[in-house]
Amino acid sequence: MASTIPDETPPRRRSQKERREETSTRILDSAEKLFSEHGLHGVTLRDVAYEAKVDTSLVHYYFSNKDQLFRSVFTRRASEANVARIKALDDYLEKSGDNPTLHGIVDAFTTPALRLVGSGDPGFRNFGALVGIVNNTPGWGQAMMSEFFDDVSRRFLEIFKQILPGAREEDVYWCYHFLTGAFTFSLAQTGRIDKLSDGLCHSTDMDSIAERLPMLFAAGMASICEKRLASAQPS
Amino acid sequence: MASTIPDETPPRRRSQKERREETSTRILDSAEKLFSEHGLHGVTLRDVAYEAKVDTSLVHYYFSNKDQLFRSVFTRRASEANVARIKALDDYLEKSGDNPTLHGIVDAFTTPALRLVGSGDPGFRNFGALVGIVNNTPGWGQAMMSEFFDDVSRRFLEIFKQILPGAREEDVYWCYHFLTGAFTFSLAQTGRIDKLSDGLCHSTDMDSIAERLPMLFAAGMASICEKRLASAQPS
DNA sequence: ATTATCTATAGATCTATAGATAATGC
DNA sequence: ATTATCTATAGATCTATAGATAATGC
Repeated sequence: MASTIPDETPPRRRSQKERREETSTRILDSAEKLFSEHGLHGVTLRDVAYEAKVDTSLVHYYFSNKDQLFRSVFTRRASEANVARIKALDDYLEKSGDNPTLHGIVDAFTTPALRLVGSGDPGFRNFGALVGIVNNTPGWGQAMMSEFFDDVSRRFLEIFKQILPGAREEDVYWCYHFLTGAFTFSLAQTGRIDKLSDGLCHSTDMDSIAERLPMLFAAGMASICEKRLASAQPS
Repeated sequence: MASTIPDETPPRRRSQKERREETSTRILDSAEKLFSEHGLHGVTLRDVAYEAKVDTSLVHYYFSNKDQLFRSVFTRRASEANVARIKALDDYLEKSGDNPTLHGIVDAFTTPALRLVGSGDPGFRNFGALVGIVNNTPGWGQAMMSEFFDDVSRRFLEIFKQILPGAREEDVYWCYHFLTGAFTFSLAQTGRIDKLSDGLCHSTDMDSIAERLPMLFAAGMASICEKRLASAQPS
């Protein structure tokens, strides 16, 4: 059939810029997949090169070394996720005016990332798993969490404090601590709940998570912070 | 001084059984520490041998290979923790009689392990971090979580279902999912909350966690399961 | 003339084992 | 006679780089 087409487009080779972009993206995607399955040290550059169908030397050519590669993988998605989260927060604050709720803030905190991870894009799906690993890794993991998420975290923490006036600061921080634990574990999509529920729930089902997580934490955080508040009143 | 003591005890060498016990324990402790810091693949048997001050071949002599070593490390503490958790649950159920509360069950689920990790024993402290890593690792991590914690998990899940009659099963499973996320992240003691709170909170402070986690989840789980209950009533 | 990709390889690990040695056990 | 420990090393990676090659860019 193709041979009957008269003015066949020449098999124009892609420009260098395009090839650079395409190859480095393929390496990043492969690394993202493997890192999310086995962690930083569970993956060799040979694994990445093989998965990306390039030679190991090309991985060095584009990303210098393994640490840089990991950082590049992480940066790509973290930046996009942060933009979405800040936007969700700003939108919600504007929409809610004088009456922002705890539920609304927790929702702005969690839902944008959950939606990205659950969107069907395998890149973001893998990135979610990666966040679960990094957030539970001391040392370099924590350094990376700080570098990429401290700004957003502090922004949300300030809002939580404002919305819970009179609550003890420690209580707000601890609530945030639990929230991030449940949140990043949800992003990790480990499959554990699938097994325990005999297939009733799926850890990749971000809609179910987005629906329940804010509800649970809105009630739970209010309970902790208000109980403290109440016990402080009598004095 | 020592030379003045008349009947000096001879420098009796430890028996083979004692030396075996002592050396293998030192290897386990060293491995536990390093695995908790860098994960399974971030540690080499040479690292372990160096930390334990033995030759690499001794690690093989006692534990065959790296996987077996990791399993041995994990088993030692997991068994003890499980016993403590089941005992806490049984004790609570007996004590509470007809009126077990959500708070009481969540407390039995979390507090025993939190106490062990916070007890000051560096072995359990490291083990906590290890659980954080393993629970956020797919593949072999999940296999290990299943093997060591499925029995306890199912036991608690049944109680949660009983104590929340009429709640939708999915809601109970999702609550459990969030609970384990917050719980294992707390065990991991990553130091993130220390930084975000400028030193006000410490992620190694298991007492503060044990005090708040059950309260938050008791209120949060009730909120989700009862809201569902309420919306199901009209029909 | 520059850039993307490939070839070849150095040098540093890492796991694992075979076999020797020096104690303890009986 | 058995067991804990040490010596030595094989064989398999793994990271990283130097230098060649074959395209594109101008």
